[in-house]
Amino acid sequence: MTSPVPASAVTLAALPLTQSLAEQIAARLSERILSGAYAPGQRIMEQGVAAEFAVSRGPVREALRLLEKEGLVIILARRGAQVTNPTIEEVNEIFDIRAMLNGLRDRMIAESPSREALIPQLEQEIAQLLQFAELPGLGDDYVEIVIRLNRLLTHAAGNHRLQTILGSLAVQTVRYTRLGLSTPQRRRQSVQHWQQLLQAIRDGDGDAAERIARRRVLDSRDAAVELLRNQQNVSSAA
Amino acid sequence: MTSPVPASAVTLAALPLTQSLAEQIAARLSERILSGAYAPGQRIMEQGVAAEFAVSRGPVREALRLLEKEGLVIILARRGAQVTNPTIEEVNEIFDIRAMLNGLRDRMIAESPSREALIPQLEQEIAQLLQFAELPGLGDDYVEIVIRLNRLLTHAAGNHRLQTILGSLAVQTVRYTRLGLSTPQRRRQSVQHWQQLLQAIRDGDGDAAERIARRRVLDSRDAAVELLRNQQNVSSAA
DNA sequence: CTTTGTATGATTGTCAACAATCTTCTTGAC
DNA sequence: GTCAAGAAGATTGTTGACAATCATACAAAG
Repeated sequence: MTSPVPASAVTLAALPLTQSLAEQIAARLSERILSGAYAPGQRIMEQGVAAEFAVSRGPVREALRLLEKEGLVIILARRGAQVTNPTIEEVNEIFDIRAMLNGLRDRMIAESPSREALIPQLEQEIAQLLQFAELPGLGDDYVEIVIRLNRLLTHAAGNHRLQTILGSLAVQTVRYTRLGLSTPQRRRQSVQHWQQLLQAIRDGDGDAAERIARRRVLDSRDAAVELLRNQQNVSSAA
Repeated sequence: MTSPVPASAVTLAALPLTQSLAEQIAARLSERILSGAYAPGQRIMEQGVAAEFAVSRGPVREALRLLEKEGLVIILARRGAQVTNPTIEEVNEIFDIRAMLNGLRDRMIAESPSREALIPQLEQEIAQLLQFAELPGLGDDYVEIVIRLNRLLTHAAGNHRLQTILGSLAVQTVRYTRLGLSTPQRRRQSVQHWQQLLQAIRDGDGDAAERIARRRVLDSRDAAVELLRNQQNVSSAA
């Protein structure tokens, strides 16, 4: 086996023990999966992770269960964990769900009596969106603002279960969201949606907020899926 | 082996020939929670469960994680697991999410080209609904049919992630669904919704299917919450 | 009587070893 | 050369013991 980075790589004991070992390990593995250090489809073996973090397999098992709950890995009976590698169809499915639940979220906000307090923050973030949208490049800065905006809204909606589910789905699709916002043209379209949403919230128009939210997510999905298909065609033709 | 399944396609191929101990224990505990043998809020201690099933604490811990994923227990750091005891607000939140996702599901079915094959089964189940709706009593038989209907539709929608989420939410709310369908009057209303949905599916009218699904779930929610509030008032007045 | 500190038991968190199962490699037949 | 057993190694599943932390009871001080 390749053992280029053995046990000495990471010491968890120095970190604050407010979290259990399992949670700390889950956080570290989560970073690696989201950053692409662990590729989609790659197997994650308990022994290896345990050796690297200098812990036993117990906490690692539990960490992998936590990641499974987040949708970052799948665990197959007696075959261990591997990084989730969704098909285009599954990506489509997840975006469909996100579209509906974002619609619910934004409707709740638009119909909330306490929405006024939120509007200044939204205006500020959306102003930043405008600023970053036109920059050339892949728009990682833009996506960061979008993520912040979504967190702000998901938190403001006040539905705790919705927050959990949307957080999990967002983590699973952040890679594709980034892909779907990788051109200035798409970012311009995205900014428009956010501006429309802001207006709907100002007006207290729940129907409009829901409609715009769904459109926003589904457009993001369509853009991402189109690019995904192109990527696949290129790689399969090579 | 007569069916050579390529390793790359294992995303959902795992058919557990033998359930792990954790899964068996989770199933048993799940029964007890849903039947009320374990009351909401009750603590579940690893040692006790392990002793009862004559296994070690490892599989029990994992079983509790599985139940947490289903929303049947919550696990607090260093304080163990306890049966979920949602507030009325949380019940409301879960029903809101169910309403949206049932809307998505029923829209997908109504817009599916293969919906024709489903219609005879729906007709049969809904005929049974009609039969059971008018019976006096709390309508447990009626709820059984509703659960079967929902499973049928959720499966037919073909969105695997949606199936997982809706299954979990259904488990968490079955108690309240039952409460909301405990009067013949409400069951008559419910049957009407199902008949309208059937017609929308026949017509291939996705908009109508979504609208009806949301109405159905939200009516169920309102009925359940009203009864819940009455129960609380009674018990707090005593 | 309330509050604070401490001891004690209960409970979860972690570990290392063993068992069961799967994967891979070899071997052999056709 | 292809395919099918079978053996060897790798990996997950399970166990019991130990460590760390939490909850409770009780005593002492104000």
